[in-house]
Amino acid sequence: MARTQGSHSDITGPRIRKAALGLFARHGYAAVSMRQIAGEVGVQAGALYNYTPDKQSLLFRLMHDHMLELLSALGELPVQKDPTAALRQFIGFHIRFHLQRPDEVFIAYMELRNLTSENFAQIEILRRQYEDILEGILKTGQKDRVFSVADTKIATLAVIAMLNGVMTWYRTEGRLTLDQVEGVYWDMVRRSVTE
Amino acid sequence: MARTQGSHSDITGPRIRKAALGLFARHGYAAVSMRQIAGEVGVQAGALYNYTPDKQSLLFRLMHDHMLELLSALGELPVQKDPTAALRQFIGFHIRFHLQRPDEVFIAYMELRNLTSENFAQIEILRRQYEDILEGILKTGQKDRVFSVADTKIATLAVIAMLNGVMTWYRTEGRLTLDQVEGVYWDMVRRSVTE
DNA sequence: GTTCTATCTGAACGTTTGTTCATATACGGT
DNA sequence: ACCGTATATGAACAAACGTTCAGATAGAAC
Repeated sequence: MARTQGSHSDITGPRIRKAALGLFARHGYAAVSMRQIAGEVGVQAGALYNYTPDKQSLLFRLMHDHMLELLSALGELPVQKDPTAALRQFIGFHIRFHLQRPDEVFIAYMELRNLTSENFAQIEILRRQYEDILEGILKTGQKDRVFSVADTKIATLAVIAMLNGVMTWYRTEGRLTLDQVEGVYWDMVRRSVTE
Repeated sequence: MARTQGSHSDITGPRIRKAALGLFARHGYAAVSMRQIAGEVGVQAGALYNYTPDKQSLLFRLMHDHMLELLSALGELPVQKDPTAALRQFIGFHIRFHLQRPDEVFIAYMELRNLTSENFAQIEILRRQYEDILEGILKTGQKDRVFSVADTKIATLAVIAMLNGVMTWYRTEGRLTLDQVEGVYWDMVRRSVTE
C-alpha cells in the first residue's frame, strides 16, 4: 500500500537520480561515491539503497531512461517523405535534444565502459536503433539520387560524430543562437552528403 | 651518476607508462589503481613512486607527451600553399596519426576532467594550438574563395569531431582499408567546406 | 489512539585506495 | 673486495569505498 501523501519516496527517488546525473557527468562514475550522491540529496548513504539495488543499477537506469526518451522523442516527429526534409529534421532534432540534456548525453557517451557487459549490450541495442534511423534516411536519399555518399554506415557515424561535437563548445550565452548553430551544421551536413 | 647498464630504470619507467596508458584507456583513470598498474609491470606498488610523484602526474605526463608528439608530427609535414592540398594533408595526417595511437587519443579526450585545473589548462593550450592550425587552413581557403563556411571556428570543431568519430568504429580487420577510410572522409570534409 | 509500515539514520563490515618508508638487494665505480 | 647508490620490496598508514542492517521516526490507516 503505497503512501500518497507525506511520503518522501516519490520525491527522493528522482532527486537521487538527478544528483547522480550531475555528479557522474562532472566527475565520472568511478570517481563519484555513494556518499557524495547522498550528501547532495541531504540524506545518508544507506538511504540510497531504498531506491537502487546498487551503484551500477543507478548508472544503468540513467542511461537507459535517456535512450528511451531519445527514441521516443524522435518517433514523435512528423514523417517526412522527402529525404532532404527528413535529414534536415533529424539534424535539428538531434542538436536541440542533445543540447537540452548535456549531462545525460555526456554520460551516455562516456560511461559505457563502466557498465557491466549485460547492461552495455542493452544500451548498445538502443543506440543502434537510433543510428539505423539516420542511416535509413541516407539510404533512401541515396536510392533517390538526392544524396551521394561512398558508404551510408560511415556517413551515418560521421554525421552523428560531427553533430555531437556541438556539445563540447556550445554555450547558451555564446555568440550564436540555437537557430544559427542549427543552420551552420545543416549546411555542412547537407553539403557533405550531396555532390 | 646515472647507470647506463644493468639498471632497470630506463626500462621500468616506459613500461609503467605503457601499462598505465592501456589500463586508463580501458577502464578509466579513476577506476584503475596503482596496484593494478604495478601488477601489469610485475612490480610492487611502492616502486611506481620512483618514476612518478603521484597518480595525477602519471596521467598528466601521458596526455602531455601525446599532445607534444601530435604537434611535432604535424609540424614536420611539408608546407602546402594550396588550401585544398593543405586540408587534404591535414585530414590524412589526423586520421592516420590518431588511428595509430587509439589509447593515447582516448585518454586525451576522456580524462580531461580528471586533471587538476592547472594541468588541464596546460593541455588545453596545446589542444588549442592544434585546432588553430586547422582553422588557419580554413581561413586561408576562405579568403581565397576556395572554401566557403559560415564560421571557421565551428567548421574547425565540426571537422575534428567528425574525424575523431572514425576511432569509435575503425578496426584494421574491417572491410575498409585505411586508404579507403581516408578517401571517404576527405570526400565528406571537402564537400562540407565547399559550395 | 493505536497499529502498521515506508523511510531514514548511524554505525559497522570488510576491502581497497594512494602514498610513505625502513629495509633489502644488486649493480657500477674505484 | 669494498663502497655507494639506484632500485625494489613489503609492510604499514589513514582515509574512503560500496553495502548491510538493527533500530529510530513519523505519517497513514483503522
